[in-house]
Amino acid sequence: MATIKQVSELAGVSQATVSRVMNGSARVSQATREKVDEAMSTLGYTPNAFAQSLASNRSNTVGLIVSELYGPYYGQLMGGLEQVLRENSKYLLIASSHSDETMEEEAVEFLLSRRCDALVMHAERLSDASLDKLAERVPVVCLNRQVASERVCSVHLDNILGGVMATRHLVELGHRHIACVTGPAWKQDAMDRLTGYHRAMQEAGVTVEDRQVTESQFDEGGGRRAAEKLLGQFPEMTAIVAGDDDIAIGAIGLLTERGYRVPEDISVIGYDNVPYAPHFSPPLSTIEVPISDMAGMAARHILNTVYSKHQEVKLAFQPQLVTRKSTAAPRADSAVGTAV
Amino acid sequence: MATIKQVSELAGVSQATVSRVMNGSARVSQATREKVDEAMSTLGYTPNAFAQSLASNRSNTVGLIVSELYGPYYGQLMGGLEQVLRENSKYLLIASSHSDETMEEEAVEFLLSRRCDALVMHAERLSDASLDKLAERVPVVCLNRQVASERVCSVHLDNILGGVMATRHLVELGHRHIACVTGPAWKQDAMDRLTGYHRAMQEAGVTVEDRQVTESQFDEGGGRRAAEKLLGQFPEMTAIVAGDDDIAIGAIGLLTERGYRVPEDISVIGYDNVPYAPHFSPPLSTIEVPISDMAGMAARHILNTVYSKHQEVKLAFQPQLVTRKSTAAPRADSAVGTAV
DNA sequence: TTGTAAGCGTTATCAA
DNA sequence: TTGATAACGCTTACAA
Repeated sequence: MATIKQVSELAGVSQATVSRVMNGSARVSQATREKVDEAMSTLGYTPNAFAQSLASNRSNTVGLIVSELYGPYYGQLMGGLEQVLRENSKYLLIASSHSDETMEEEAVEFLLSRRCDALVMHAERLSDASLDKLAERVPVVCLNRQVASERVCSVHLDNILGGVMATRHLVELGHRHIACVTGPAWKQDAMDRLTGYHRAMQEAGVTVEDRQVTESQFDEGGGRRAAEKLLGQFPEMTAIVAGDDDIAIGAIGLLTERGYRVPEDISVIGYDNVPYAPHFSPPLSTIEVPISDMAGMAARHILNTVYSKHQEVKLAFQPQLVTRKSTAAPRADSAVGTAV
Repeated sequence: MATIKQVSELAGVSQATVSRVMNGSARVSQATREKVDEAMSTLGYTPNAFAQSLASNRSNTVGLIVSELYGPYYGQLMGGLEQVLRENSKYLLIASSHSDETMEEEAVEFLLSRRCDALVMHAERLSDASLDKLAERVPVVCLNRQVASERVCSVHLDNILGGVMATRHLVELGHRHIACVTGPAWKQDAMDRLTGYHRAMQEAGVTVEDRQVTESQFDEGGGRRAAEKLLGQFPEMTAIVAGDDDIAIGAIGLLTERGYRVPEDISVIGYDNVPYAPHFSPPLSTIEVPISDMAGMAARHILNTVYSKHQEVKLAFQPQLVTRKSTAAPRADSAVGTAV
C-alpha cells in the first residue's frame, strides 16, 4: 500500500502538500495539485484511514444501535441511514442491543471505543438521563423517541397521532367496541400509541374500560395471547387496534383459528406497514411509519452538526393511514349491540 | 480520554508493559499486572482503536457487502454475522451494492480503505476472477455462492438440491405440468435452482419445453409478469416453482386476480422462507435457506483463519422443504389432461 | 504557496 | 520479566 511519503517523493513535494491536496483544505497551486494528483493515481494511493483518524481525531464513522439487525423495520432504518452516509463518504458501524439494557450499554461502549464521531440510536432501554449524559461524550441522535434533553437530538414520529389515526379509522367505520393491544409499557412509542387510542375514543364519545386494553410483546406470540385474553374479557369486541403489525398478525391468526373472520366479525389494524403487509391474509390495514426517511434525516442532521455539511433537516414526522382488507364496518347485529 | 502513557505513569511501569498486559500476550508478573489493571480502571482507560490498528496493522473489523440492507434475507444474514463477531469483540462494517457492479466495486474499496481484516460478500456482480484477484489483497468469504478459486472461501448452499426439492415436492403431489420462474440468468443461485428443477423433472420422466420456463427479477413485479406470461404460453400449467418467495408472492397475486385459486387450481412454491411466509395468503410452501447460520459460519471461518481463534467450521449447507398451504395436489380434471 | 517537524496513541524490536 | 525506542501514516501549527 502506497503511503503519503511515497506520493510526496514521486510528486517532488512535501507530505504536508499532499495532505493539503487530499483534504482540499488550504490553497494549493494548480500546478502542484496536478503533480500530486498524478502521483497519487500512478501509485494507486489510498489514505490510511487509521492514520488519518489518529492524527485528526475524526473517524468519519457514525455508530448505529438498533435492537435487532433482523426484521423489516430495522432493515429500512439501516438502509435509509447508510445511503445518506455513503453518499457523503462516511462509514456506518452497527451494533445491536437485543432490547437489553446491559447490551445497549455495551453497544455504546463498543461503538465509542471505535471513536465514532456520532451515534444514532433506536434506544429502548437507556433512560433519558443516561442518554443526556452520553451526549456529553458524543453527539447523539435518537430515532422514534423524544428525549427530554437539550443535548440529544430526537428524530421523532408523532405516535400519539398514529394511535389516533388507527382508532379513528375504526370509529369511522362504525365500530364502538374497540380493543387495544399495546406494546410493552416501558416502551415510549407503545405508550404514545395507547394515548392516541384513548384520545380518539374520547373524541368519539365512548368510554374505555380496563378490560378492553391489554399489554403485549411486540411480536406474533404476544398478539395471539392478547387476542385470546380479549376474547375472554371483552367478548363484544368488533375491532382491535394493534401496537404493531406483528401483534396484528398474531391476533388475526388466533382469531381465525377460533372461527372468527377478519374483518367481517372483527377488524384488526396494525402499525408500521412492514413490507409484506399487502400480502398477508387478509391484507393488513396499518399505520405507515416513514422510518427510512427518519433515519436518513438523522444522518443529515449529523452531516450538518458534526461534519459541517449543510443539509436541510426536519425532525418531526407524521404517520399515515394505509387501509387494506383487515378492517371493515362491523356487522349489523353487533352495531345493534352497541345501541343496547 | 486516558492514554497508555498516563496508565504507565500511574502504575509506575513502561508503556510497553501496559501494552503487554492489555494484550495478555507476553509473560508479565502477577504483581505488575495487578498494578496496571488497577491504574487502568481508576483512569477509566480505553485503548484507542486507531492507534492500535495503525501500529499493529490490524483493524479487528470485518467488512460485509450485501445488495440491500433492507429485506428479510439480508437482515438474517447480518444478524447471524454480527452476533458471532461481537461475541469475539470484532467489528462489523457494512456496505451495500444495490446489485450494481460499479457499486459493488466501490463497496470493496470503501471497506478496504477502512483496512478491514477480512471481507464477507454476498457477491452478485463480481466475477469469480475478480473475486480471486481481490483475495490477494484481503481474505474473502463468499456467501451463497461457490467461487472457482483456491483463495476465496465459499460458504454455500446446495441450490441445485433446493430446486430439486421444490420440484420433487410438486411432482409427488401429482403435478406434471410444472412451470419454473427463475431469477436473473446472471445469478448463480438462480441458475442452480433451475438446474435442480430440470433434474427433478427428468427424474419424474417428464420433458420440459422452453415455454414452461421463464426468467424474472427476484421481486414481486417480476413474479407477476412471469405468471402472466406463463398463463399465456403454458395454459395447462398446474404448478409453479418460483425462484424465490417474492416471485411466488407476485405470481400468487396475479393468479388470484385472474380468478385462479392457489393451490386448488395452481400450486406455487417459493424459495427462502422469509419470516412472514406463514402469514401470506395462502401460507407459502417454500424452501428454507439457513442464511443466518451460513453467515455465522462465515464469521467463524474468519475467526479461525484471520484471528487464529479456533472454531469448528462447515462450509456446505443444505436447504429444507417447508410445506404450507400454497401447494396441493392438482385437480382431478387437470390430471386427466395430463393423460391426454 | 510550500516545507519542516512535532505530535496522535499504540505496537514491536531489541537490549538489559 | 521489563524498559527504551523506533516505527505506523497522517495532520497541522509554525516558518519560510
